[in-house]
Amino acid sequence: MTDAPRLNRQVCFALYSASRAATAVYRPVLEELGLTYPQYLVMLVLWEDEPRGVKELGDELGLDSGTLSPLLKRLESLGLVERRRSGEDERRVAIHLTAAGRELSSKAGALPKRLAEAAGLTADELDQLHNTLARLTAALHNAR
Amino acid sequence: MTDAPRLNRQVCFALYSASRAATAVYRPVLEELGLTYPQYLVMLVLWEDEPRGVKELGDELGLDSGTLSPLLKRLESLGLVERRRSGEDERRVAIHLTAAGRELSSKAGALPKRLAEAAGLTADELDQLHNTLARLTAALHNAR
DNA sequence: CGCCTCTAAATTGTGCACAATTGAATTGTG
DNA sequence: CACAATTCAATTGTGCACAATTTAGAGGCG
Repeated sequence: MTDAPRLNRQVCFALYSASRAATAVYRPVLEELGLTYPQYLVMLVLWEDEPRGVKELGDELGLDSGTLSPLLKRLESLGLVERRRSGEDERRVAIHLTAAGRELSSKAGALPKRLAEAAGLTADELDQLHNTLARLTAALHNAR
Repeated sequence: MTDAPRLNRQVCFALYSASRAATAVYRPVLEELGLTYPQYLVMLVLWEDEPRGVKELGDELGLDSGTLSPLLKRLESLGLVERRRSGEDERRVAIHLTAAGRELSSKAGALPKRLAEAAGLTADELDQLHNTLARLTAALHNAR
């Protein structure tokens, strides 16, 4: 097969596999909360600070309105957020947490610990991995 | 927000972001070949050895028939593979490369190099990242 | 003011991921 | 051999990603 690139050498595939494996570990726990992983990410951002506009959320997560608009409607129909048209700027839609949305944060606290346990890596290794991934992501974004 | 988990601490989010950033670097190059990233992965497996059953492909990539069946039909309609019902076992569908599918491998050779350049990491760091990710993925699969 | 440009969010359309189910072929077991 | 259990692939349905377009509002400028 001459010099065809090999699957098991590709860092890109390693990232793709690891990412899916990690969200698969989260999935059953998130299912109890009634959330998908991307919905959980949006809630994480809102738990840090709210209200936020759709664009702000998109900047934090690297997602666009094509992904977020329907996702936010689902969160709203779950009763976790409210979407309010901004008074000052009628283009903006501010995403507010409801009481239920705020409460969910305590139930979600156990998640990162869960992943760390399943990861089979030392705390140092996890830290280094996180650091490398952050640098990698930044470099890849610059390279576009 | 008390002790709510913070987005920028989460290894899972770092994996999710890095994975999307990496496939985004591949995307414009793959577009020239007429492939999506998952389609490229399937071709990588077939370039190593063919024909392969749907289940074999799924084992290599961690995907099920719900993802692969329609994907393989698209590859077939692109003229890159052929799906043939196996004679010995009528349940199996063997995926064969066409001449065009085999030829595409040479055009795809530049891809991994492209990512390595965009990554902004040393060869050592890339190697270590790959190693860590492989161990992580394996551990996460065992933890399920 | 009128017009142009820019921006925010939503919509449309394609293609994964993944759970759950279905249908057909094969295998194991009594 | 009969038949239950298993296996393989396809299908159905939901929910992301992401490109491209649309709609509406804000802001700048002559």
